[in-house]
Amino acid sequence: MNPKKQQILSAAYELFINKGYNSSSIQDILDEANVSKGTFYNYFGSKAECLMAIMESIGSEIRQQRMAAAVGMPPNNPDVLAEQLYIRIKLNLEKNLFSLYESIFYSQDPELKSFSIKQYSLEMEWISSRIVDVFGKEAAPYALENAAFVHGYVQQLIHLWRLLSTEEVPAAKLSSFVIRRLQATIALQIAAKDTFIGNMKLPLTTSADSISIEELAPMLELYAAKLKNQKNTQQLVHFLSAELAEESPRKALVESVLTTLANDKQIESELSIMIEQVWKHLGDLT
Amino acid sequence: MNPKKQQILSAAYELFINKGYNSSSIQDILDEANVSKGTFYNYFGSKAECLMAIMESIGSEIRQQRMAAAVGMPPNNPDVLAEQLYIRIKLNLEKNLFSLYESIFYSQDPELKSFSIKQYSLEMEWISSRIVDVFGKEAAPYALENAAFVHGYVQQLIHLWRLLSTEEVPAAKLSSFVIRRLQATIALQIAAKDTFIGNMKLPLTTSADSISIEELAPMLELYAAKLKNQKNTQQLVHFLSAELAEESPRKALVESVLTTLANDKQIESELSIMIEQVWKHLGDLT
DNA sequence: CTCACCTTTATACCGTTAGTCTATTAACAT
DNA sequence: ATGTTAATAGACTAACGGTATAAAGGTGAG
Repeated sequence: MNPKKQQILSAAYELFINKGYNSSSIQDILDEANVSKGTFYNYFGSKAECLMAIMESIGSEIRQQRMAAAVGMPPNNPDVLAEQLYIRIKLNLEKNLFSLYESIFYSQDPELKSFSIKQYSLEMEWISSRIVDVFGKEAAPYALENAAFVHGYVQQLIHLWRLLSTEEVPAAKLSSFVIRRLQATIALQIAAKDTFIGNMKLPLTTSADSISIEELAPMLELYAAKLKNQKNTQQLVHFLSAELAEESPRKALVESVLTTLANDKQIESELSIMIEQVWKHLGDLT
Repeated sequence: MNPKKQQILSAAYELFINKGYNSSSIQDILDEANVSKGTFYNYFGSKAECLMAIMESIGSEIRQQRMAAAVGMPPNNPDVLAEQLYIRIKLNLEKNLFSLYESIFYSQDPELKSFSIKQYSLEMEWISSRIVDVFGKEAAPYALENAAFVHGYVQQLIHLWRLLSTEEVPAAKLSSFVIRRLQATIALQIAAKDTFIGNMKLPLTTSADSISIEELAPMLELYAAKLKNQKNTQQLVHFLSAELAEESPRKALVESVLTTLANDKQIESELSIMIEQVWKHLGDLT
């Protein structure tokens, strides 16, 4: 990544999480980054675009850490889900992201709005699929609304905690509490067959989930070709692409490479999404 | 209320719920209300103050309707709670309030921030006390976190529904669903003695709850004196104040007056809070 | 070295914003 | 009728996001 761009991003990041998005002016960013207005608009079409770039990078950080937490663990282990939930809570708290999320959530800017809808849908989708992993197929009709349950409960409890106490939010305790409540309530809900959302699906479900291994290989290859300054990552992605293109990719090798990639903090959003996709297909390999 | 002020308020209200708070400029309000800038700043110190006045009036509308729904019903009836929850959902949906709430929730303006914290705390406190009404004393240690559960779940399900469907959110179905889930989960939680918040209390609990009947009577009298253009309301409030100042206020009469007041849509925030306080003490009378 | 090309800088500018200030008008008591 | 006070209109300011442009700086090819 271009150093000037990086400079702008980290200055903006610092300002956004400290002063909030709306209260940080572009001039503030320029002063903080020691960069002129022309440079800023050379890299970002607008202030909103700059915010989205920051959100993307945080999203990929969360994806990476969540994959790293799941490596080598059975997918139906609720403690892994709690750990993965904890990762988002921890990052949100550390980086003060709540104000950022809300700035864009109810923004009038249509670009920001659709961006936030996409981010939100991805998270709901992710929690849903993990709920099915943990609680089995019979939980599927209730997965989406329980994803909303988890997400909303976490959010509210953090907010409540901050009103009640000056101490730091106990993220680990919070995450395991909510997962315990989820376990309790979802069992009852399945038994009672009580549902609000019913069998409706999020719009992106069908499209995003249907990326096959056959499609992933060339996408990865294309991405690898663009990597210039990260030789190590390039080698790994290139190998992964080639291996997935084979008749029967070797599971152990793919998993090993994925593990390494999942622990790489430099990885950008686009790649981390593809890695996650490969990860989901790991069970199909031998 | 001054007609110009009312004119500004309803214009601002219309704009805020249609275009959102941040996207509605003061100039828009002035044009819509056919009023000049000087007039606006004569009545409101800032745009934020105008928003808060609107939120106050909505808050009192909700309080009024909730009281009206509870009149003559046993407080431990979960259907009443569902109905009261439905009232907020319905009003929020009708008046498109979500964007308003969120504009102020994560606002940088310290005045707006503390205002929203107060509003939020009041709602949590209210749900908590209703949970104790319905589920009994043994639910008390879990009431606050389950208020967060209810609030967060409703919010998320509305958001999710809107992503999934173009149809209107089925508010009544949503409210009864969430109350059913609450019933299921809170029983298990009490049995498991599993808590996150513990016995922490909201800061305002002690102060707001401790207003006694002895204190309420003169407060009401003071308010009645200020009422000029609403003779009927003035008579009722005046009588209420006098009755509460008696040795043993007559329950049936107090309840009757409260019922009438609860169904009056003109009542302002300050009074509706006091009426709610009296309502809470109704059980102590004979 | 020169030239062409791209990035970066600095700054002037635009329309719009929230909020201030002042001159004028309207209301009303004396 | 007159003096005082509150309500009103609208010009004005500073800051905002974003655009435009001209000058300065750096780099690689010929």
